[in-house]
Amino acid sequence: MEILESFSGGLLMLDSSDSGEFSGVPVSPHVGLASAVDRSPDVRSGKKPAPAVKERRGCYKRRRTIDSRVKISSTMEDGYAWRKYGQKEILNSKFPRCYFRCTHKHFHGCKAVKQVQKQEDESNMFHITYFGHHTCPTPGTLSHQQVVLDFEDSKNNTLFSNSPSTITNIRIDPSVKQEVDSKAPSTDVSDNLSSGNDDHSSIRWNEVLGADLGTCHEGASFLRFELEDSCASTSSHGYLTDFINNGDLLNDILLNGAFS
DNA sequence: GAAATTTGACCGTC
DNA sequence: GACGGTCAAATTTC
Repeated sequence: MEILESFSGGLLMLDSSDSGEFSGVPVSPHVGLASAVDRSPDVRSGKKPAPAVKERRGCYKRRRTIDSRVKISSTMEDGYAWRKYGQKEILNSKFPRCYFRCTHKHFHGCKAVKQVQKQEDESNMFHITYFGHHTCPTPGTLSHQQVVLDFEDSKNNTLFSNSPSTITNIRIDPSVKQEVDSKAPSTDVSDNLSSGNDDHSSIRWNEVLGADLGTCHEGASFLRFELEDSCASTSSHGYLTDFINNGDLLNDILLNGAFS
């Protein structure tokens, strides 16, 4: 029974430490884990006791390249809020490697992590490796517009496909929607657009400033766009996901600079 | 004063 | 023991 209790206690502690928390209190008081109690913070005073031996701090396991996604980009920006937690000189590399984790790690338990290293060549490109997935609610800051497009034909994953698909649904977070012009002229695309509150109003973006392609956490592709409101002289950006099947729409954005 | 960054130390893997 | 990844105190920025 003691052995079983010891095992279950240990598993419980491993489980809690995996989620970033460690109570330091063994399940059973008689399983001989007094050292764990000794190292736990003094709850009453709020101060850590001076460790007799150097305190173990966390997990330092090397990351596996499996389950990682690599992206080469001219910018470190990707729409998410990252917090730098380390920088390291890497052997045989001119530039240091920077370590980032999601800013919302503590709020939403988001485990997304990325490593950024400048390319050795003169291209000024960054080699970005992503680990884990974002579990925080929204990419980027909450004030930015988020647009998600769903397409009927989502089977064919050919970029710039000649076979147009139809936008069947567009969801825009009403709280961050920047501009919806219900009087804007309708087009083939906008005919099939509807806003988040189902008023079927079309969306007009005055000017698309720029766009770049990437991959979101579930393997689907996304288009990052920047918008400028010529009336208000403000700009914002957002994402179009699952657009990859819709070559006509993408061409519209990239070639004409705008769409309704 | 809170949040973000820097940087030396610590720790696990090879 | 070297190396890469992480921690956390000190420092900087807003």
